[in-house]
Amino acid sequence: MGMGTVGIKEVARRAGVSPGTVSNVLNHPERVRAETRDRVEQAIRDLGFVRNGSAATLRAGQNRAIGLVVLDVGNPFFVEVARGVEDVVSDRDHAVILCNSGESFEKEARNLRVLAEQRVRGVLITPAGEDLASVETLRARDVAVVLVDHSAPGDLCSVSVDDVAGGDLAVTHLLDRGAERLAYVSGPMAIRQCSERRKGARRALRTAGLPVRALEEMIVPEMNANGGRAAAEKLLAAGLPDAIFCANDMLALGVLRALSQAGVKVPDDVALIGYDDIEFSAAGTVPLSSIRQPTYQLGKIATELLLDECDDPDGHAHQQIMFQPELVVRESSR
Amino acid sequence: MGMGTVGIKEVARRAGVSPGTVSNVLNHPERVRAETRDRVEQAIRDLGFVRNGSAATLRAGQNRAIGLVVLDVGNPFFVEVARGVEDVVSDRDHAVILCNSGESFEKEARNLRVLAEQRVRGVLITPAGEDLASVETLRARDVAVVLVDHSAPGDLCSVSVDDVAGGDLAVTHLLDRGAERLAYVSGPMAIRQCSERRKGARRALRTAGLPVRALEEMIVPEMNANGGRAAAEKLLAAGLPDAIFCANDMLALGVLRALSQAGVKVPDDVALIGYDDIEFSAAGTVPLSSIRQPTYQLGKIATELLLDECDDPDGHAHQQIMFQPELVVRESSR
DNA sequence: GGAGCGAGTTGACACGTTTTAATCAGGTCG
DNA sequence: CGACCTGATTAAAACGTGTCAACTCGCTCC
Repeated sequence: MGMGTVGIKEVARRAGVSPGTVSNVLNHPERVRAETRDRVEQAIRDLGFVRNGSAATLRAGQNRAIGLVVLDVGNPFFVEVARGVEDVVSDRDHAVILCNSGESFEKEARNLRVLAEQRVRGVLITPAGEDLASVETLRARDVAVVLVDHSAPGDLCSVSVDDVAGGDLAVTHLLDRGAERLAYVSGPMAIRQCSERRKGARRALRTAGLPVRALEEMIVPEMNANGGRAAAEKLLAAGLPDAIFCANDMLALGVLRALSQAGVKVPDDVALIGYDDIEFSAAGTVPLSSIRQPTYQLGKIATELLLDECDDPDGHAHQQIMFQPELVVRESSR
Repeated sequence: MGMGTVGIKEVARRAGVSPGTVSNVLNHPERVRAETRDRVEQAIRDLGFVRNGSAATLRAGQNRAIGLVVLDVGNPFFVEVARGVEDVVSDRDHAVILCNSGESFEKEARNLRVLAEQRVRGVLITPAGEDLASVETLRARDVAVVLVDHSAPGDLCSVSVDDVAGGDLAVTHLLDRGAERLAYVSGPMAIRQCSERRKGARRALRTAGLPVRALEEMIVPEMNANGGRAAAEKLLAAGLPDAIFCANDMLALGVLRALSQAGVKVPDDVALIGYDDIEFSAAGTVPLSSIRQPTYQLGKIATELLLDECDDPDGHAHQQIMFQPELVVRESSR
């Protein structure tokens, strides 16, 4: 079929123009006369030419793409964020490279290196922990970075949701409902979301005049349904609390499932509330109470911030945007 | 900080060697003397050098990456496939570029063009329809292609699950359970999975001696929870059947939710079965019966096939692998 | 009619890497 | 002592595109 690869210069020869003109047709169509343009476009179709993106990127010094590094692609929360990102990015004629860090520093660092090698214009990242060293490394190489769902120090853009408020909201709700012994099921405290939500939970306890130890902690390595199940089994063994607050809905769904299997009634025996309000929460065995976040907006705004910074690196003022979360009460804590 | 971008030649100067040696350190470490290697690696660290992937790709003619084009990143089925892909690919020191076609031909074509521009070594794709023209275009440019969850003609690799058998399994089960009037909630018939599963469903009817019209069809444009909800509302308006078979679990979850809200009891008033057996199915308001597929395997095997073809394009024999699905009965059809 | 102009086009170079053949040092063998 | 080999290093030539200064051509204006 196509003998070898067909490049810009073969197109040029066929259309009877110079390679420079073909390049102009691709990148600055307005600069070339309509008739010439048609001839070139015809040649492109005839030869089935596809621009070599690497060459373009090499020449330009940067890729028309941004990276998105999330903690877990299996979590609908991040899928929704990604939708927001994707929509903005494709409007602006860029591409997204989606990477999964699986909450691991090592994978995060590897992903960032790949993105740096690809010379992406910028990176959206939900860091796996508090240590932003690898992010700083990236910025030192002139890659714009916006933190997603993670607030940032002043010299960086970030878009987040007030996790302290969310934790407070959840636990206050559980306390209002009459709970006295609580449990917090969470991923590692190195993950900002986890520690912030705990902070909010503790604040709620203080406000209610309760000691911090009224909140038992159950930490699992991975914030997914398996983690939730494991936590629930430990809680079952150790004696159930009145109410359980989970650091995200995936955990909560796992907890819910394990409890159901053990014959524990939610919310009669134990009240349960999650975090993120993912689509599946409402459809659970017992519809799940949760803390809703403006997920799609998170991705959308973050991307706009990032692309603005890319387009005008100097005139750009870093901003930290913080949304407020919202309590959604359903069957699991009624 | 880093003045301009630091390239291989600045590293070379600093280490007191030639650029070629630096390249060798990166790509063929065994060719360079240990002492020299250390010096170069030190220089790399000192300068914070990151290899420019575009230049490498340009020179090599292809990217150490493969593309994965799925119908819906929001669907846990594809997320699981992606995990299988990712695991194999990273073992072989490649990268995955994940693309979402959203079941749209246009987005599919755009994604394939981007992948072609990036000069990926190969592409794994679940086509949005029967028309494989864009896939053929890609192959004409020497990009290896493996079809995922979609059986292929002989000149192409594919890894799929027997959807006819799956449809048969589901409907036979519903019939065994005593259903007489059935509905099939599905995405567009242009999507192979949808039409194949219908074929299986009809076969089951024939086997049972029932006419094809015993299976009412309800087709929605998108195979997600919203589509399911819409279908359920139409069914409610038109008069409910005894049993509903959904072309995937996302649809089934939407149907289930809409029915619950309308006060319809599952499985007492209507039996329900989905397809894919995604993780959330078991946790539904009513745990969902489903057809299980070896999802992770699908991604894993497909990737192995693809990379084998890339590594040895000539000695490669195309194969079509087909797995058998499995019936999982839960509350929704008990 | 020549200077000046603007639109359209061209040719050559640069981007950063990998590869290939050539070079070099050091050692072995005849 | 020179021919020959081995292993380590180098210089130079690609890879395919985008940019930019230079150039052409047809016009207008004085």
